[in-house]
Amino acid sequence: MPGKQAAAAEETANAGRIRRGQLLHIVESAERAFAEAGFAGTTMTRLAEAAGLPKANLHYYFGTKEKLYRAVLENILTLWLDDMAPIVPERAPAEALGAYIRAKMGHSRARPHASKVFASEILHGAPHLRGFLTHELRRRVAEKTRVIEHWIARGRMAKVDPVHLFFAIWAMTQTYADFDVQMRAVLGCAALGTAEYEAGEQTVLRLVLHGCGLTTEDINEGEQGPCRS
Amino acid sequence: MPGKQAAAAEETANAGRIRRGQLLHIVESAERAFAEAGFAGTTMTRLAEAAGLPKANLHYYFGTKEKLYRAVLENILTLWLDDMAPIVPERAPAEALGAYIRAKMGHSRARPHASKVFASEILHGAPHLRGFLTHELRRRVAEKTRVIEHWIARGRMAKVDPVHLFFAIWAMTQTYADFDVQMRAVLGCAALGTAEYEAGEQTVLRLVLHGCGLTTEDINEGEQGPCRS
DNA sequence: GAAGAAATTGACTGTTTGGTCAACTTCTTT
DNA sequence: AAAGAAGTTGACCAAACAGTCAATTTCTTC
Repeated sequence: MPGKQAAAAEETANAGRIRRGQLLHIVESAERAFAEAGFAGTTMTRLAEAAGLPKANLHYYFGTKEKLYRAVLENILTLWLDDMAPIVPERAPAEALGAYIRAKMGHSRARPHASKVFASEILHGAPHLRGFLTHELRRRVAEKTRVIEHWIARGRMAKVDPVHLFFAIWAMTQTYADFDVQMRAVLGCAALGTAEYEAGEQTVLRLVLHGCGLTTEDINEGEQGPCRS
Repeated sequence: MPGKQAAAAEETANAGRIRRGQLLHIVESAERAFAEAGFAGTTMTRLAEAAGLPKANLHYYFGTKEKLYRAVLENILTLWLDDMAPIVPERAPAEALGAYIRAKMGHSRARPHASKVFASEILHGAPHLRGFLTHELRRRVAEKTRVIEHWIARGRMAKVDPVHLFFAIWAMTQTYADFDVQMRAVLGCAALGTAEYEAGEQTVLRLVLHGCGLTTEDINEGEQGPCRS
């Protein structure tokens, strides 16, 4: 039975329960809608339909279409940076880069809409993400660049431009979410399944690891020098 | 002095001169405008401003915004397929793939707007490009896939999934046009210059060639087997 | 240089857009 | 169970939108 404290805790937990639920629901359905048509191509009416709510209700929670869009974007950004966590100097390069690629490919498959919203935003000049790109992302890339330079200095991987290596990994992994329509058309399949994602992951791993003078076998072996420059 | 034939030739060459000039001018300025904001985000008023012409003039030539957009897209598509020309069985894999990558990187630099319009279209479901993707592009990829499988069968390069190899090359090269804002933010430079494009090209070449069991030196050597599986 | 074809353009229109608001219902608190 | 807070919603609005059109100018052809 709930005593005074439990009741108070229940009340505070309960207060804003509807609000939190609706905010999450609207942001999630909006992510899907924005992914399909971009910011300009998505109408408030369409967003309301996607959420199964009247248009005025969305305005009650978010005020404007732009504020709702920003909420969707912010919900996505944390994902991006967190994927880089495996890249630390203590780990073997092949293992760390392999884990990063797997995480990125996993997100492309699990959250394709998030990737598309992000891609559309960057593609059209990133008017809502300037700060994120020039501060958070830039700092994080600089940090991880030092890890890769450390590996190169120790002769643990070939000399590859770390920043352009990141550009290449981002491009190859995110393309499985962003350009899925093109892939489905070329492969002639209705949807990208496990087989396609595994073949893609193998190809990306191969290109990155061999490009860094490592092999796919290195992933599960701790310490190993590069096979060639 | 122009004789009867020369005059006739001049007349037919002259007829529709203005039309041809305006069509080209409008399509070119529209490519830039659509690249900045996508189809839905670009208004006819904005397209008119970009062309330096009244809105009604654009409608005189293209009828609707959608027809103008299709004209822009069609103007871009030929570029895509033509880049694949170097990939023929007679050439050495490193040389052919190297030439292809250089061509794609060159286009990303020379025609970034074209790349962005194409990317935006694919990203949002390719409603205007279904036919191109499932027919022209698919056929071309199938054709070039056979060339790569031929190289693999002859032991001239490592066993890599040819289709996913193309996905990787497209992603890595086009990202230099599509995601330039992100790159500029991370690199902290106002514009991507020759230095950045060369570093990018080197990285892409390295990843692809080493991933295919070839080396960057192979590019200029005709015949050579793979360095490892 | 006259006559017709092609090109240009300001003014206009019906529709769609993001956003507002006041009336109303449902929840929470005491 | 009363009262206020939080949430819901249909009807509405001004602005922006793609597209039209008739009047006018500029080109081409003979």
